[in-house]
Amino acid sequence: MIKLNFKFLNFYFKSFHQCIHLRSNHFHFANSSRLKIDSNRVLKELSKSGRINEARKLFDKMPERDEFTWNTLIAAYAASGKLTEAMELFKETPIKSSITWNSLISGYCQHGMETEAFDLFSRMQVEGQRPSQYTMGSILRLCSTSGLLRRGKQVHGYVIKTQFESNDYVATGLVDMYAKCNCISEAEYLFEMMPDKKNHVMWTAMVAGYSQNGEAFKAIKCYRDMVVEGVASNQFTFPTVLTACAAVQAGNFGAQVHSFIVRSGFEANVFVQSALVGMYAKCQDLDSAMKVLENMEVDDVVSWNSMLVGCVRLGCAEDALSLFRNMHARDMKLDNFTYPSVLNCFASMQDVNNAMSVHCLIIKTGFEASKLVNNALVDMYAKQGNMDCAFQVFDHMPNKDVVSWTSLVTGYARNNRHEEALKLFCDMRLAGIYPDHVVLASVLSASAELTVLEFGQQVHANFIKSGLQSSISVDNSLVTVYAKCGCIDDASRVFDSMQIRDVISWTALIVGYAQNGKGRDSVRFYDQMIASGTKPDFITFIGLLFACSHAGLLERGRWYFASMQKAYGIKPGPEHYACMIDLLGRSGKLVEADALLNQMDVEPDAAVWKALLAACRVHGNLELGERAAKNLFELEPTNAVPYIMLSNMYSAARKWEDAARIRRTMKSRGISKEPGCSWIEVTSKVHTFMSEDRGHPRTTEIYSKIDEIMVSIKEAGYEPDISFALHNMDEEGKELGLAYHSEKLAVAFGLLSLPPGAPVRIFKNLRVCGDCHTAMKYISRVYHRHIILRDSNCFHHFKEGQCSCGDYW
DNA sequence: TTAGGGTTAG
Repeated sequence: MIKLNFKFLNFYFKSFHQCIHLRSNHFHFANSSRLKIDSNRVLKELSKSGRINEARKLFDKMPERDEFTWNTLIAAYAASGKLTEAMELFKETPIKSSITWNSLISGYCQHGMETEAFDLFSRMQVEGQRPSQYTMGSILRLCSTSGLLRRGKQVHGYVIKTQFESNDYVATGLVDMYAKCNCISEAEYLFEMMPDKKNHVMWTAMVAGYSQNGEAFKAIKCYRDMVVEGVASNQFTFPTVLTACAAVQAGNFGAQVHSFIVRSGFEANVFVQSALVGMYAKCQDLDSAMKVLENMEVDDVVSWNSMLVGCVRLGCAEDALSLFRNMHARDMKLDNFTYPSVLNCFASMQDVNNAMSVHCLIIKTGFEASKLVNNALVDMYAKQGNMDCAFQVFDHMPNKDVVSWTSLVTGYARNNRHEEALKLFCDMRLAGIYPDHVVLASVLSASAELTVLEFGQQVHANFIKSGLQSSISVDNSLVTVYAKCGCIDDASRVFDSMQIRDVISWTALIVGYAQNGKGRDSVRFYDQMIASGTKPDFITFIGLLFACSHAGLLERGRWYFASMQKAYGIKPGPEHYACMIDLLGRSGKLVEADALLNQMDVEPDAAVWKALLAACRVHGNLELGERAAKNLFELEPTNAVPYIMLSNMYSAARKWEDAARIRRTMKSRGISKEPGCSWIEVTSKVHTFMSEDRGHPRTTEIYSKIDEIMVSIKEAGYEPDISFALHNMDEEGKELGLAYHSEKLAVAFGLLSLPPGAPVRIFKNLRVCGDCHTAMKYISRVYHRHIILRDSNCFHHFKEGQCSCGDYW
């Protein structure tokens, strides 16, 4: 096709030069208008093939120019984006027809220059030129590509006033404009209003409209209606409907469309072919996609990109890489869609070396400026755990969008740098970037990990104010954040408000209730989940078994544990065994717990041995406890907890020598106990306390409050349990040491600074000590306060002298 | 002059 054009061009060029030659040789040329027609044709061809400078030279040399000559060159300048030149020429044009105006307006529209386009549109009318269907078409196209809904609506009003409504071009432009501005019902209304005999362009615009508005099934139905109506499809229709098929994985229908394409003779069109590759790849039929790709005559980068995306999505990283190498070998012009796919591939493969090489290639080929590519780079480095590189790429980006920020926020969160994730989110807001549901879900998850309730609440408020549509990922994160912050009622409220729920929503709720000491509710919700037809997954069962163990539901736990493999084919992992051993251990069934541990077909991890050790401590089984502790010494050599637990067990059994030996071993191995630390959030500020801490500005008040608390709760029956005091000192000293444990300091501060009746929420890095646990129960009764203490294991809701954990933690 | 189409990350 291209070759033919060139031939055509050469022919006219020749005749043009011949003509000039003839004139310069003083031959009388009988028909000067013939010369003008020929020159106009050459001008047109030059313009069409983008040889604008040559077109200009010809234009300058032309002795006679007519309206067509001027319009053609204006249109050529305008189409190629040289709008200043187009405008200059426009000003010089002796006779300005509707075509002249349209040529210029069309250029401004094509290049998204809203102000200039609309300015000319009104000037044209002031100067007495009536806009034509082409003017309206161009203007509407500008509105649709730039998403100018308000302008579009104004134009719609103008269309009604000027009775252009029944014009096919204009009506199609309106349908397209509304569809592209996400007003699919308006587009649909106009489409339905059109007479029965709709042309194929309008049908295609409607199919595309549905497809682009996430209504793929409606798009497919619309396409079928079009076929039933007997309207022929063309090279524009097929890609549109194939994209809709890809969106909803309608591979069978897509294949039918494919055969229709073959029968209609459009299978050689590159747009159709690339859409076929994309459709098959997204429908997970990589073989068919590959077949189409192999049959293509040209190396079309879009089609190859589609294939690449298909491979990456299906996890065929090796295939994706070889495709990429092949593209490179074929000397194809890689674009800003190619790189993100291949970078994605390196992220999932954790391929650091190739990642660096491709990053170099990106710099060399000038794609460093592409936002799409940079966003993918940030994401890739973050997924590889290389936050420095991720930040560097991000930092150098001139135009960061919400995706760039999200990639980095999520990266920090994924690498357990939650505080930085939250800080970055605040920076993003300060930079004036509006959050969307992806970044909100991510930042809420980070808030949940940090259990920063007030921050989470602010993000929640932000989400409500944003007017964003509800999203399952945001709602799931909200359930998690409230549950993890001890606000199980709020978590439940979010869950109840959800229109659609998935296994993650149910699991978040089940885990939430279990962590908040309401295991029986977890079990109830699990039953509801099954009744609703949602299948549990690996994590659901961790939550469920955790719930059973904390609620002491031995038989149910056994039953669920058996059902996970039998009914749902989920092989128990160490996490599930840990819950089961905890459950058996709590119920005093140490022999059975030990037996279960021995029959595990996966390697027991630290959590499993910790569960066993905790059970041994409660039930005083030294022999099994020693075994559990020894395994823990190997698995977690720097963890002080098993040393302390074992030593305490020896002490409790009055084996002082053994207790001292363990302490000595711990010391000689350089292992020290992680200092206990509690914190409380008061008016958006986190106050942290260590044991016997005197660093807080209100220390004096806090210590007198503790003294007051101790007197009050002792009157109510509290007796300090000095077995939890580890220091080698006299009884009184031990009692005082106990009184100044970090969680007690935090609760004293909470009672001092929070409004009367407000719940006191305390967080502790370690498990709460037994004496503090008892004290908290008394405090909740004497001061009539709801005290929520989250320790490293679970939530303790203290209310009127009772704790939600049932005194087992 | 001439409406409608294929790749799209977190």
